[in-house]
Amino acid sequence: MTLRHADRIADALEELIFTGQFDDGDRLDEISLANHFGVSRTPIREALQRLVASGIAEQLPRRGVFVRQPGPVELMEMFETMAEIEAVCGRLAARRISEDALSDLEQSNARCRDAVAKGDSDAYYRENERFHHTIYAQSGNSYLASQAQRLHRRLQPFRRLQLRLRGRMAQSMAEHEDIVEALTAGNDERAATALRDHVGIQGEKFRHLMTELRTAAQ
Amino acid sequence: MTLRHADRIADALEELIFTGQFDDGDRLDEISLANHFGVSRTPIREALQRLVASGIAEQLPRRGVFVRQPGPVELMEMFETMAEIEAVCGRLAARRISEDALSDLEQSNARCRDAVAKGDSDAYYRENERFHHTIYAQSGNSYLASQAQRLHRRLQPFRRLQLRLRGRMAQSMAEHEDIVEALTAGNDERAATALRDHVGIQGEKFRHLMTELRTAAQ
DNA sequence: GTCAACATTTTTGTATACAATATGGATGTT
DNA sequence: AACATCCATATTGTATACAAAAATGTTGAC
Repeated sequence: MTLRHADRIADALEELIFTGQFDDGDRLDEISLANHFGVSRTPIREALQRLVASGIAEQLPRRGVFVRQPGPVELMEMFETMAEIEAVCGRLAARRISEDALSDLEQSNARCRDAVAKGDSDAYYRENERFHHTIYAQSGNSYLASQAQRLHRRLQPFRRLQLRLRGRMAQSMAEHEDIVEALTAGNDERAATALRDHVGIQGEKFRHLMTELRTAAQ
Repeated sequence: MTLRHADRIADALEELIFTGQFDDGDRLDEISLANHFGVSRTPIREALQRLVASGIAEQLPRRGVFVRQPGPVELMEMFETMAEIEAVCGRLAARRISEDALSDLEQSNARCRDAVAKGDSDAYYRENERFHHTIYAQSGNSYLASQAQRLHRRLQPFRRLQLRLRGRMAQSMAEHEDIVEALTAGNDERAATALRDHVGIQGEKFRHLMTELRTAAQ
């Protein structure tokens, strides 16, 4: 039970930024934040450093720290990168995955299917996380897995959004089954392609949502 | 001209750790470092935070910050990840690379050839950096490129080591030419494979060096 | 001699004080 | 009125002071 204020505050700020409480370019004022969290500037500054290190905010020397929400272009780049990294995980996992992990994946998929039937997008989301996390781990490369996890987490809020699109859950479901088939067969190229496409489609759907939002705003 | 002590110190510490001035598990004592750099603990702490964020050091709450040199296993994982990420960059670059960048690559290779002839490993190293950096950039995905650059930088000291192996520069040279050919032909799978193997061999050579060192030590 | 409980000392984490720099506005000039 | 200059203010960056927790050393019992 670590009672470090800096860590707690960093998590809280990250959450606030991810949930859109701050816009791109907003300055993260140390004094207001210190008052808000009831601490001094010191732990606030440490928390801000962490945000800067993880790319969520930007620091201009002697000017302050500003939130840096990714724009459409960077988001698409991040989705593309995620697709390629997942493909890599899949390629490696196809050759290294354990029997236990394979049945874990099948179990996750079964639970996903239930969630689709019930229209329970939260449950679907939870099992989906588990599914992907298992594949990362089964790449047999814990460094790669940690990087994948990191980007996955960064894209989490956006990934989640596109799941709300009509029919997307069922489609995603089918893609998952393709992936498991390829992994079971030990077909590395097919696993890579299936995962790349799966995440690539997520990016496409997300882009669609964004352009829709933009035209709606006009 | 940023005069932030914290930034300068973080860079200095990173350099010290990369050049092996600290062993794995060494505690980075705030007070000694403060005396060493002639500043107070505050900028030291900020610098340490940055090291922790980039994975060079580890923080145990209320215990301190400890340097974390990657062991053999993690190093091989990082090389494998680098190989796969470079492969991805190559695959994307094969479809997106500009004529200008292609001639840049050829020029880098020509300079590399000169360096090999002269046995100038520093010059070779410099042009090699340029070569890979160009490919990252030509992936057309600046997020991916920045991640590739980041890992490349992390592996830099180890990459450099294996270049000293007999005949390695000439071999690496030939691999570079394969890569340029594939990119010129726009053959994405071949470019990916060539880059994956190129970096994969670096990992192999490095592993060889390590086991040699270990047996020599016994 | 070993081990446990307590006191002392270090060290981390946080608060506050101070220094240095950037920002915004008032003032004066053209 | 537009613009430059200078000053007051606000904010960041650093130093120091204090609080809390861990590491260490000492003492005493068995």
